[in-house]
Amino acid sequence: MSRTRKSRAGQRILQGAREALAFARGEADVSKYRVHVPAEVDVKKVRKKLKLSQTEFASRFGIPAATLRDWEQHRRRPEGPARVLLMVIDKEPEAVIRALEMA
Amino acid sequence: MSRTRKSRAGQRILQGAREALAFARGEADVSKYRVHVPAEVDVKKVRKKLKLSQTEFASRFGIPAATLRDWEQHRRRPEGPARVLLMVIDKEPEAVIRALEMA
DNA sequence: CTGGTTATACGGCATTGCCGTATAGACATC
DNA sequence: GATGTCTATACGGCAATGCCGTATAACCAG
Repeated sequence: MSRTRKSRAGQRILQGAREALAFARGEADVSKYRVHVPAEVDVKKVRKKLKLSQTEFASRFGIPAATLRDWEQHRRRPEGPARVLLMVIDKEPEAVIRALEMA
Repeated sequence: MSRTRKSRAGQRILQGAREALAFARGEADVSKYRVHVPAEVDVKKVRKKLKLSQTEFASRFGIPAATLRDWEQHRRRPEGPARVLLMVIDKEPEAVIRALEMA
């Protein structure tokens, strides 16, 4: 963030900072440009919304069935990047399919 | 797939199978409905294509900076779901941002 | 009752996700 | 030159996940 636009610095939106002191300077701000990754995602809900079985859902979105299972059974929780993916699948499933069918 | 379209049963497309023998039957087939998740993804390339610093990239797409670092430094490899996300970011970055800014 | 499909429940292990921090270039400014 | 800022590389470290398998339950159809 120095080369890219950014502007409006004076907004104590802190966040992103995490890494180090950054916010110790009062600047706060930093990275994360208004991105919100929920701590939890109702995977089963996302899947059912698309009316797909676990196997189908997994296949269509390139997620291993075993992993999907663990998520839905609350045996494991999708980590950061996985949660982001689930958000995208929830909002724009075709975008994901498009990105994958090219390859 | 019994509730969902699919029909044409006689098409060794069965799919989902993977789990067990399924292909031990000669059916081969294989699940994945035409989805291709590359085993490797050039994360740095995806990021640079968008001209973002690691911190910015991470922030914009809801990925922890530390995780992004590990990927680019080849210290860790993005797992399945993460690779899918990277594919989407590569092909349709705005879709990801859109999905996250709603929240 | 038998078969097919979907989903839940675990055992298990290698590997990752994510946090921190230290160090090294590049630049710009004083 | 010295200094401050931004960006990126390099690790130590641990809890927890990802993903594989398989066994079992619950349905529904023939």
